[in-house]
Amino acid sequence: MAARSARPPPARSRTRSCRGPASCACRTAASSAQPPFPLLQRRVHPGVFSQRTAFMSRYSAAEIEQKWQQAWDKASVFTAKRDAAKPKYYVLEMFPYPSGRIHMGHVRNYTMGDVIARYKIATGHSVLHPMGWDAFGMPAENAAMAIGANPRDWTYQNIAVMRDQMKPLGLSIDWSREFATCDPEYYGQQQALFLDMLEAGLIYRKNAMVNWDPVDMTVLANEQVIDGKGWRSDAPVERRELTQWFFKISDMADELLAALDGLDDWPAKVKLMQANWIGKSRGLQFGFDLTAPAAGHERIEVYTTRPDTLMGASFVGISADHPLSKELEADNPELAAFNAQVRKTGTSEEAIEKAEKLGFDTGLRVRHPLNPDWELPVWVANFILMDYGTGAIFACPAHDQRDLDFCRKYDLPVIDTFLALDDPQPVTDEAFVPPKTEMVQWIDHFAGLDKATGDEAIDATIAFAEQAGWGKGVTKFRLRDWGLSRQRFWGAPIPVVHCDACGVVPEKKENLPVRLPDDPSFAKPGNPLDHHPTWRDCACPACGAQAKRETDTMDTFVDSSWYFARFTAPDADTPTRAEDADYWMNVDQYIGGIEHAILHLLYSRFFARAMHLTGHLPKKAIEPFDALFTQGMVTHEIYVTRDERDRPVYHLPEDIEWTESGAKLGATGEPVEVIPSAKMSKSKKNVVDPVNIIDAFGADTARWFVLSDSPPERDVEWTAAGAEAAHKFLSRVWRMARELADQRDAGLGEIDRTLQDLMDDYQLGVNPLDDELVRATHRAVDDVTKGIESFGFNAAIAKLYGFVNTIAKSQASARTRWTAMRTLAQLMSPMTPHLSEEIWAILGGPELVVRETWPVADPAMLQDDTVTLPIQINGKRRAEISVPQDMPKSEVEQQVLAVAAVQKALDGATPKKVIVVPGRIVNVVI
RNA sequence: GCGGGCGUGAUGGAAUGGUAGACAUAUCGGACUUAAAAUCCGAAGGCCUUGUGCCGUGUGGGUUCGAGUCCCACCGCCCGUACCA
Repeated sequence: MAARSARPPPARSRTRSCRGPASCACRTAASSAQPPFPLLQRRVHPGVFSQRTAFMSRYSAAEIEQKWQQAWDKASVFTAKRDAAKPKYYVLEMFPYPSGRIHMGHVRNYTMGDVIARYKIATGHSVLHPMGWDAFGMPAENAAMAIGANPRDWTYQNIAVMRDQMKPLGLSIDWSREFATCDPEYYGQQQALFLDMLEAGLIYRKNAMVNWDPVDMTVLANEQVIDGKGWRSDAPVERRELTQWFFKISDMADELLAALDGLDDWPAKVKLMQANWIGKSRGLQFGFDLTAPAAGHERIEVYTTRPDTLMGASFVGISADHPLSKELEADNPELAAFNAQVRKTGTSEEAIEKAEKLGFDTGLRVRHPLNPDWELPVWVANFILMDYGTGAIFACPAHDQRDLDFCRKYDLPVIDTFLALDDPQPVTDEAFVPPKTEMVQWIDHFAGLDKATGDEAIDATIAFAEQAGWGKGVTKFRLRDWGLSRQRFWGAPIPVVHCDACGVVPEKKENLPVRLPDDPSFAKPGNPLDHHPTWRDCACPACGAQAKRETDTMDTFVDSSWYFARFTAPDADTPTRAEDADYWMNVDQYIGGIEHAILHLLYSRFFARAMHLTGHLPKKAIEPFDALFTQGMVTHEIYVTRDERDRPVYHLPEDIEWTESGAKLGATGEPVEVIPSAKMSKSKKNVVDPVNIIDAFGADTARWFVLSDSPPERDVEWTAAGAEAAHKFLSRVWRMARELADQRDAGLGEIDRTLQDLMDDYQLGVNPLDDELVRATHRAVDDVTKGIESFGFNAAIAKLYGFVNTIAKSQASARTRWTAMRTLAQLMSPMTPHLSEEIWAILGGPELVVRETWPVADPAMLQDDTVTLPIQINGKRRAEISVPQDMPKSEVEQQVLAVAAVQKALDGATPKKVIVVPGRIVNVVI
């Protein structure tokens, strides 16, 4: 779901660059005489972090991480089990597309989920944290065409590589539940869902437009249409009509809209985007009578959301694909040519809306419904979609910018219907489009309005039209039915059969899965299922006669619309198993990219409802994701040089060298232009391979870094310096633990009580130096807990930096420092689980830290006795005052007024107002 | 085009409407060292008239005792736009 490149993984470079000072050893001695430190032996250039750092710190991530991953495996700590005694928690990250290699975006996404999962384990939950592969899709077919790979082999090889790359991250995933959507066991159950939904009336067939490449004779995806041309053939695409399968998602439009209100833990922006996408509108449907019948049509039905502007109608516009337009083409070669031109725009809304607005006057005339003497022209226009409303509109140029531009271009009349109250100017070049809540002055309104808002006018107009009998108030949705047919090979076959006698017949469930053939040929363009010699041939499930299989496969959005449900029982021989779905659903926390805000999430919401209707999910699961978090991307700056024709040539970060005069190409010394950060992409080569980072620094460093610098919902910029800093910090923590343990070995003695006991029984006032650290420990527990629970990972990490500095400087007793350090190990364990286990073990912690109960802060330890209040005079900070935490407002006010700076500012006068915000601030208004 | 979001020091960023710049990076200074690295300690938004001074959160307005935060407009960038995943 996340990645998209179809290219095979690039060969990894073995050279790395150094961004450190020019004196760094890696610059002067490429082949050092010193034997490299074992950790760095593999491929890492020493400049990434100094050999000596590693030597002196002795923090060996490679050793530590492997050791603890084996310990977790042995103890099966991440195997999800139904446990009636514990509350369950289902955390899910959007599963990846197996593009070939993991990237930093994956690391960030899965690390966030892992922090939540590990925290929930520590707080006593039975956690389900699964992983799978969104494995169908076009890249595998593109690879098949480009390099002759078999899509299935290509995909499973990629999965194997990516799984191997992911495991060293130490994620708390229950790998026993792993599946790929291209597994016949998975798509077979998806075919069963299809049959149930077909029977329930949730699926039907109708005609719809596709992008057709007339040279390659194949259907193109929108992204394969570049500037209106096919990406391989370069031929102008045509819109072509095909019979396709559809989910009736529009039947649920109102319900999907209303239910957004209940999604309290979803980002407001996502709910708003979905609401706008569903696009509920109330409007008027009515007809314009043609002055004379044409091509069997007597009137044109239009739908408008602004019926109140009917007196401003300038023309009636119809889509090029409107039945009337199509029928007129036969006798009107000019119109046919115009329509053919319109159909050369791709099917994407973006392409249609951005295209220059074009029109064609059909010569037909219609009568205005309010005045039979008023005739309006009928135009065909390229911006009117047959899919929305009735495929016909009336244009009101005075109050719609697009209509105005069109009318100015074709010299059509512009008639004002209302004017602004404060500036009643007629429209010239800019349409007057006030919010529908704004009061405006109406001009000669047929329903008798004078001053009214747009909303009031719309209501009045619909009532007027209904009473007069020429129109009807209608609620429409922008949301269209979900077309699931794809004319492609690498997808789940749609399990129906076409029989000459019986028509379209569903396959029998016992014949599922309808498997893809193992031997597709991509020699010819188009769908290999169409020209496979035998695959299509089958017996009709109804009459047994010779019949043909459907060759369309399912949209890959179908695969990703129910995988979360399948994870609850991946081995079930039905799509779901009731007791597992009941226990594990819903997903408590879903994490993924904002790019899925609309389609994937809306389709999943629809699917959950459809699965409930067909008996595959409980009622409570119709909103499958209780909480949603959308994380930002991982970016990196871009390095570019120019070729002899001034075209950009991109370079990998590891090929860049830094000198005082700027960035240079390591191999040639050619100066490199540095472009600000953008999303990591292979085409721009601004990618850092997580595998290299893990090899150099360890998984904990990579995890710590992607969580630390930026708030998780925002983009994070990967920098070599940041990664080094993260590693330095983890080394420091490791060293501190080691030193503390050495003190114990020197005679401090074992600490056998649990951490919580130590924290609970501490009495303040025993030793001021201990007090300070004990308070800091409780504050760290509180800060980090709140940080994790609110997805403030970067803030939690900042607090941990502060806590480590406090421990390092503390003069408290060894025993209190010991407690602080063990608490630190726990608090860091969701982010850096391997290092935390190691520290826990060094400091004599029992069992595994992953099995420890999360520490709880004592509220009493979080209170400070006195607080420093800043004093503002007229909103500007002028002084401060230190007062007891619980001092009453009135007393604070008295003390503030006595402060010299305040006295001076007042100069004998009485303040107008004194605002005391307890524990926060005081503002004196003069 | 339309819908949604984001914009804070040199850099990543912090800040329930309440001391803008926490924490980190880079930089500079000090300790340690024959030296360097590492490590440890410290400085640091800008400006000037060095004052419990002025300015400062993309730009311009507004609400408020008080705005990075809320509202409006504009600029720039990012995501989506129904067959990329």
